[in-house]
Amino acid sequence: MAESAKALETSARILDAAEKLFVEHGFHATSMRLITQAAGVNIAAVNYYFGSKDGLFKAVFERRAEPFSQLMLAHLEEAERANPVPSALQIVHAFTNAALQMGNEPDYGGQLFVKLLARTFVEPHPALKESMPRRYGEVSRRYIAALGRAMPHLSELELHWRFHFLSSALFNAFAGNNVLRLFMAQPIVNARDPELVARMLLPFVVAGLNAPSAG
Amino acid sequence: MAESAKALETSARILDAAEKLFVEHGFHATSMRLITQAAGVNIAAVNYYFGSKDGLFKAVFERRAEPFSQLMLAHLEEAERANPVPSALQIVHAFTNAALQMGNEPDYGGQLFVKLLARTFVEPHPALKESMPRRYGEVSRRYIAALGRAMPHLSELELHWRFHFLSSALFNAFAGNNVLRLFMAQPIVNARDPELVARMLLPFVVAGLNAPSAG
DNA sequence: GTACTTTTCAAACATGTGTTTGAAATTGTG
DNA sequence: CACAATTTCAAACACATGTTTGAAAAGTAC
Repeated sequence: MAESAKALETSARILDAAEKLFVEHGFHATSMRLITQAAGVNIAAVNYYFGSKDGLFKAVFERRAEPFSQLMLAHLEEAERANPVPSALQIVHAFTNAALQMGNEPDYGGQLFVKLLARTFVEPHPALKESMPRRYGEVSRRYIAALGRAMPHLSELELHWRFHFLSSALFNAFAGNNVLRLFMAQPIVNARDPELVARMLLPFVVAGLNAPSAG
Repeated sequence: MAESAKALETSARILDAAEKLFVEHGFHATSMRLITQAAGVNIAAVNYYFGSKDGLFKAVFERRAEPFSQLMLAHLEEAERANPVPSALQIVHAFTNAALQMGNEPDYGGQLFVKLLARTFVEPHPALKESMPRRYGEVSRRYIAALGRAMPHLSELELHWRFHFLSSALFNAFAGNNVLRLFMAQPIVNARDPELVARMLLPFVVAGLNAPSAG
C-alpha cells in the first residue's frame, strides 16, 4: 500500500501533460507516445496508472470537474446571500468568476479545464456520458432556477434555452475559440485574454438573458 | 480529358460520405476505410481524386464554402436594399436565413456545412488557414460594417467582439452542439431543430448586439 | 476494331496506434 | 539486512492508419 511521493508525482505529471495536449490537439490526435514523452515517463506508465487511454482522459477530466462545480456553486450561493434574488448580471458574474478563478489558481489547472470542456461539447467522449450529468446536473438546475427568479417573464423551457446559449457563449469565449481567426486573416479581437473576454462578453450575454420572450 | 459521368459520381459520393463522417466524428477519428466503405468505392479512390486525406478535407470544405458565403452576402444585400441602415435584428436575420437556407436546400448539403464550420472552430485544420479568410474576409467585414451602422455607439473593436460572439453563438447553436446534454441527463431543449433554434436564439443575440458598450 | 486515356481494384507498403509482457530497478516493511 | 510490494523500463504485440503499386477494367477517340 505504499503510495510513494514518486508514484504520485508520475501520475500527476501524466495528467498535466495529457490535459495540455488533449486541449491543444484533441483526444484522437494526441497519442500515448506524445503524452508520455511530454511527461517524461515510460509509455507503459499510462496503462499502469489509468488502465487505458480512455481511462486517462476520464481521469484528466475528473481531476478538475469537482473543484469547478464547487466553485460554480460557491459563487452562486455567495450572490444569493448578498441578494436573495440576484440579477442576471450577478448570476453571470458568479459563472464568469468561477471560470476566471479556475484560470487564475494554478492548482486548478489554469484555463485548461474550461478549454477542455469547450472541446468536449463538440467532440463528446463516451467516458463522460455518465459522470458529468451526475456532477453538473444540480449546478445547472440551481443556475437555471436563479435565472428564473431573475427573469420571471420566461417560461421554464425558454429559461433552459437561455442557459444553453449562456453556457455555450461563456465556454466558447473563455476557451479562446477564435471564430474570427478562421474568417479573417488578422482578427483584431484578442480572444486569449480571459479578463478581457469576460469584460467584453458580459454586456452581451446579460442583455441576451434579459431579452423579452421569443413568444 | 474525358470526365465521364461515372468519375464525377465517384468523387461526389466520396465528398458526400466524407462530409457526413467528418461532421459526425471529426477529422482524425474518421478513417479512409470508413469513408470509402460508406461511399462504396475503393480505398485508393480518395488518393486518386483528392491526393490525400487532407486534400479530401479541403475539397469537402471548399464545395460548400463559396455557396454559403454568397448566400450570406445575398441576404445582407437584400436587407440593405429594403433598408439602407438595417437594424441588428435584420442583420441577424440575414445571417440566420443564410444558415437555414443552407440547411434546407439539399444541393447545399443540409445542415452539414454549418456543423462542419462549428467543429472547425475548435479543431482548426491547417488546410483551411489560407482559403477561408480569403473567402470570408470580405463577408465578415461587410457584416461588421452593417452592425456598425446599426449600433453607432460601439467602437470598431467592440463591434468585432460582438460579431465574434454573434458568429460563435449562431454556429454553435445551429450545429446542435448541445452543451446541456453534457451537463444534464435529460435536457429539455431540442438543439436539433434549426427553425426552433433560430426562433429561440434571435431575441438573445439581438439584445446582446444592442447592449450598451462595455466601456 | 485498334490505340490510348481514364478509372477501378486487390494487395502490399511503411509507419503509427494502444496495449501487454516480463524482467529490472526502486521503495516500503518487518 | 532481507523480503515483499510497487514502480519503471525496453521490447514486442496485434492491429489500424494513410498511401502506393501495378495490373485489370472501363471508357474514349480515330
